Amino acid sequence: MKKVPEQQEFDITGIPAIADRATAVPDEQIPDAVIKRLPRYFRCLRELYNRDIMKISSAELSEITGLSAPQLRQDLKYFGGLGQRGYGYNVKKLYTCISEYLGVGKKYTAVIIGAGNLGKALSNSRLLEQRGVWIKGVFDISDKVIGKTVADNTVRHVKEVKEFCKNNRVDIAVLCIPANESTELCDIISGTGVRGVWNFSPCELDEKSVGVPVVNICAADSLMILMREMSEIKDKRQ
Amino acid sequence: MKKVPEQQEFDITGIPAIADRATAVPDEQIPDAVIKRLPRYFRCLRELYNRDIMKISSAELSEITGLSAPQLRQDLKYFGGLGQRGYGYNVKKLYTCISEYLGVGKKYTAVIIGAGNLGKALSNSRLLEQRGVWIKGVFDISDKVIGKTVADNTVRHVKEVKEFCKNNRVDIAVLCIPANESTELCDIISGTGVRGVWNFSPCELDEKSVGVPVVNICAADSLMILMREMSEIKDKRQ
DNA sequence: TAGATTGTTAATCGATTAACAATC
DNA sequence: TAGATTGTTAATCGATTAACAATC
Repeated sequence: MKKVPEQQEFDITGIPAIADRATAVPDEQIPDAVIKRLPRYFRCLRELYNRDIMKISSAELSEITGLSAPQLRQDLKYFGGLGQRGYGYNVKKLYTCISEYLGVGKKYTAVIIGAGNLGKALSNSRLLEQRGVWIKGVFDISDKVIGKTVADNTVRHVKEVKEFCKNNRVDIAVLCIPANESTELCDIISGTGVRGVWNFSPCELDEKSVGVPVVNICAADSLMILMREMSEIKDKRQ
Repeated sequence: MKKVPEQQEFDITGIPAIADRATAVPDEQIPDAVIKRLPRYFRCLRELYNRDIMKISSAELSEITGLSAPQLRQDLKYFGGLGQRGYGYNVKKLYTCISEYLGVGKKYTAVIIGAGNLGKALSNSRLLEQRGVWIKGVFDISDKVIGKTVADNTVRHVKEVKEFCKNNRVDIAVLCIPANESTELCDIISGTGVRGVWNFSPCELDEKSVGVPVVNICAADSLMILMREMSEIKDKRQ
């Protein structure tokens, strides 16, 4: 069984401690389009913060992010008062504000459901850990993987997942299973205390039907969009 | 060395042969927002087609896709004439039309750059193959994996990737490398005939700077958006 | 014919861009 | 003070929704 990591060891997000944080939290409802851009700001600002850059103008940040300067100013005004006319934005304050708003730095627990290529890759990668998410269990339906070890977790049978989520305060279910099993899995985990679904399967799940927030991420769809864009361009080779 | 698969073996997309296809190809420029929804339509229509369902109304398709019926009709009109008033849409025609527009069924070649967790998972999964993409090579920079076999491909040193792309008519570069190496890799592969970049690294690449179409897909960003949505909801457990 | 359902037009809504006054 | 740069307002653009006439 995996040991509970020390709090310190777990904190590799590099976000300044609470005491250093700007207190500004947006009161106004932030539009969806803006929220989708926040992780991008987050990454760029973290980079700047790590390089000890203290201030940045909207023009400079525009250069880095690839977004227009006016758009950027419109977006950042939701975290009001972090810019200063004639000067620019305070990198640290902006970074911590956006981090806080996104919920980075909070601690979450998760189960990976489906120990195929993707489930294994996610379990082994540090991606979740880097965002404060601790993988508490890995589940699958196939005897071929049940009992095997994936990133310090013994793969359990998916029929145990309901009880496991109930007993282990699991926050997030990561779905790495075929599309046709995803809705059933959502039914199974509902009412267990799971508060979010990260769905990698090629099917649309939505908060309305699942009951908790869902984010869908579908590699196959993204590949098709690339193929579409490529077909606009002619192959120059003979 | 991997053998060239037979044409037949390669065709597992299940798309009707050209002869059966609707000829309608949109002449009008399709808006971006619509294109982003096309893979979703594609998946739903394929499901219907495979279940031998011949026609569907916008109301029914709305039910399945989770999109509104008026929106759906607006979207589908770009593939004009596939609906019939009082009847609905011809599933097969619509499916083949959208498939064709997306470029599904075409044959592509790709290299996977970065043989970490994700690169390996993509190499081993059938995802690319199912979309007509044949992985011709896998590359990495680490001696730990170079020479090892990943899904029938011997991992090569990334310094060979430029020549490899030139000599093997590679269409797509799949980037599974750290963010800071991605732009450099794009420089390396430019001018080799690569016509598209599928970027899994947490950095924004765009067609303007890379020179060919790019689609970014960032799991870390998607996770942060889930975390954001979760923090709107209160934890009901005590 | 009557019912069903698309295609299309108009209305609404939201997001982006432009411009400039406020102010550091 | 003068230059720089934000914050804000207005204008534009695009996407979604509503409504209904056209027509199968």
